[in-house]
Amino acid sequence: MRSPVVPEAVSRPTLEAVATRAGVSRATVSRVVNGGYGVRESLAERVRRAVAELGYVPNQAARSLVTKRHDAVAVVIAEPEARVFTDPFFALQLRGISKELTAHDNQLVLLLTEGRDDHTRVARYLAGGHVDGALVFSLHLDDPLPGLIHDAGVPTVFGGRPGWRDRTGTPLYVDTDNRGGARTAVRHLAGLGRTRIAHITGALDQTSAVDRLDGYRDVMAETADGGGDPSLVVESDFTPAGGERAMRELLDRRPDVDAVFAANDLTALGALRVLRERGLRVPEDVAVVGFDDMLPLAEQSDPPLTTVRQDIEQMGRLMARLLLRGASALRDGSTGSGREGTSGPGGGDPAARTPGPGVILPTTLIRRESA
Amino acid sequence: MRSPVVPEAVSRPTLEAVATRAGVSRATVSRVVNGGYGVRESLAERVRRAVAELGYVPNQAARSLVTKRHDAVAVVIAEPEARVFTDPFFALQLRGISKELTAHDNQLVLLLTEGRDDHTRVARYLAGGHVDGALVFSLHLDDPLPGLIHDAGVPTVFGGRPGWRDRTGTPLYVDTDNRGGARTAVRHLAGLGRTRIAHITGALDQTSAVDRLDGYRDVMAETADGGGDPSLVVESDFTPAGGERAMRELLDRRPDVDAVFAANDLTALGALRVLRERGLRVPEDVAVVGFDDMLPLAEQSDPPLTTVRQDIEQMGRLMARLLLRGASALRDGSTGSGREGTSGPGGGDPAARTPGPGVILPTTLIRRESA
DNA sequence: ATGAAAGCGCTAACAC
DNA sequence: GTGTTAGCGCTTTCAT
Repeated sequence: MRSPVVPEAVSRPTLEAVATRAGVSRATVSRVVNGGYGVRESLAERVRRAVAELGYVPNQAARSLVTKRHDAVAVVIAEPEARVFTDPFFALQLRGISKELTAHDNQLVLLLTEGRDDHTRVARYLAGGHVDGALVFSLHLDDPLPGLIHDAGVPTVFGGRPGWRDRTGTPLYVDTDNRGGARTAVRHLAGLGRTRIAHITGALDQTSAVDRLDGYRDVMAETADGGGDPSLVVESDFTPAGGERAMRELLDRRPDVDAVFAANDLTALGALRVLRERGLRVPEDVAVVGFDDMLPLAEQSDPPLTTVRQDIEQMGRLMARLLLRGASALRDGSTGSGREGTSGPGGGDPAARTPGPGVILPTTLIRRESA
Repeated sequence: MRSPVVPEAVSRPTLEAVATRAGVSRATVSRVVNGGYGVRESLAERVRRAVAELGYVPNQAARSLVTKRHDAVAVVIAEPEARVFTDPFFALQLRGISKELTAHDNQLVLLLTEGRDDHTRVARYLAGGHVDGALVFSLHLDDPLPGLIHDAGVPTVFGGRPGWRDRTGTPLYVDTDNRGGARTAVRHLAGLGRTRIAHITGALDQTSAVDRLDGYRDVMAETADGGGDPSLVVESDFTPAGGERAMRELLDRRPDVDAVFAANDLTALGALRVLRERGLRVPEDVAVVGFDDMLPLAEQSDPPLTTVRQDIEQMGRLMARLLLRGASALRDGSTGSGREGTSGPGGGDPAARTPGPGVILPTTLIRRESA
């Protein structure tokens, strides 16, 4: 049986061919193709027609060879666990990144890693100068990859606040306002008159989980109660099963709990299930708030989940924007603009805060029926 | 618009530099770097040391310029709807693809599209010869993109059976045995003694939904009943909400239904919810079978879902393998090996069937409690 | 405003 | 075996 894909090594037209056809030099064609400044309009028009007729597309390899640019960005997702693939988080970020890169004519090179071997592979690839920059998701505090990449000298923006301590120079990153969002959630619960508000944490080797826990503590500390009762905090791992386990433990330990702030929606779902199973009503007996606003799950849970929404796609967009922007800033010779720290780099996102090298996106409380 | 680009990294060492350092010619270094055949071992060793000392990494652009190869594959995901981002389907495929490509030292260029503009963009990119091949997911029958890509003359493998009719030459593709899986599901239900087995379809503009419906009909036709009662088939769309709607309609129309084969797990979940709401017991009153084995959802539904498992990651792997295989066959100048049609292209997947240009992966029925 | 010419870093003939 | 050399297709001074 013949191979269904026909090779057709049709040699594609070159600049030279276009030049000949238009009766000009290669240099002129090149100018037109790259913006066309400084070329008489009549000529430019001739060239454009030749390009169209020949179906000319620039050879990116040849171009890169001389410009040392690639118009390509690597997206590195380091996640040994399969969690990445279990929630739409990562897909939404990719979507945002993709849109932004596309808008700037950049390609997205996806690097998925799991395990040590991949680390060196990725580090080498990035150090190899095949892309103009990297967007890196560092999910775990102990992951060595982000550090390796940072050291590789490639312009990089991180997704989520990286958790290093011992390194000099915090890298650029974009993150959700996890701490602020957590505060909002807990304040909402307090505003409902709840006094024994528990927290089921996420995996504490991730900054997002730590930050949400901190936000919870912030509010509990303010509380009249004198807050921060450790028996109200149960460590978990962002999964539904973990949420169930934690909720059971919590109920056993503190049967008087009247509200739960879960580190994410998946966890909240697990908690909801246990609450129902124990015959407790939500929100009457126990109010529940999640985090993420993961659709359609959050909407269709029973009862529909009150939760803290984060705009994940926007996070991706901003990461890409920041990388592209930073790159040009560097090229302009600026030593690191003083403006970047004060105005949002989004250029259209007044709501985003930028403390130091990080861009923090705001959250919104979505009220449904669970609290 | 070109992005305002990147800083010049420290100029990295070239072949020339390595050659000088090792006291040999560029050609020799090139030979060593590309496998080292036909080079005296003592020399090769000198070269390797020089490479290591200088931290030399080949310039891919320069290499591509002459070899016309890129060691890169595009993955095109065309999905106007957000469904892609709501289930882990794509993430898993990507994982499989990524693993396979990595094993063959290929890069993954991700092309996400939504809408017309992106079509031309993607088609141009692929036609531009920037990658060695493309892996394309064509979800909807009426999507023009797969056709455009097919016409672009780039070696391509499709994910899921493409639904074209009017074109000559079916393209290579990898798919799950949707029809066979559906038959298994329905036979299982029949084996349970159910006689009024309904089917909630997926979005019928996707081949997977059509194939599952066909599988359902296959079995119903065999059935003593004289099967194929149209009132037992409700059209839906693969979503939980759609599943709810369909289940309500079904119950209204056929209160006597005693089993449901849902086109996927999400749909089954919606159906389960309605069944519970109407006070019907699962599986006692109505047995339910899903499709996908989407974890952890399928495991943690109430009751845990009996479903048809498909190995999505493996699908991705095979797509990549098939493409790379074809690509190397092309490079080898072979006119297309006669073996490809009869032995699985997986080279290690005896279970995969290959009818014509398609590779069909087997499914497994996972028995839990809903049927 | 336009063209001529010099490479970018690499591979692949071809010569030795 | 190893070196020499001629480009791959493009951008970019530098003349004109």
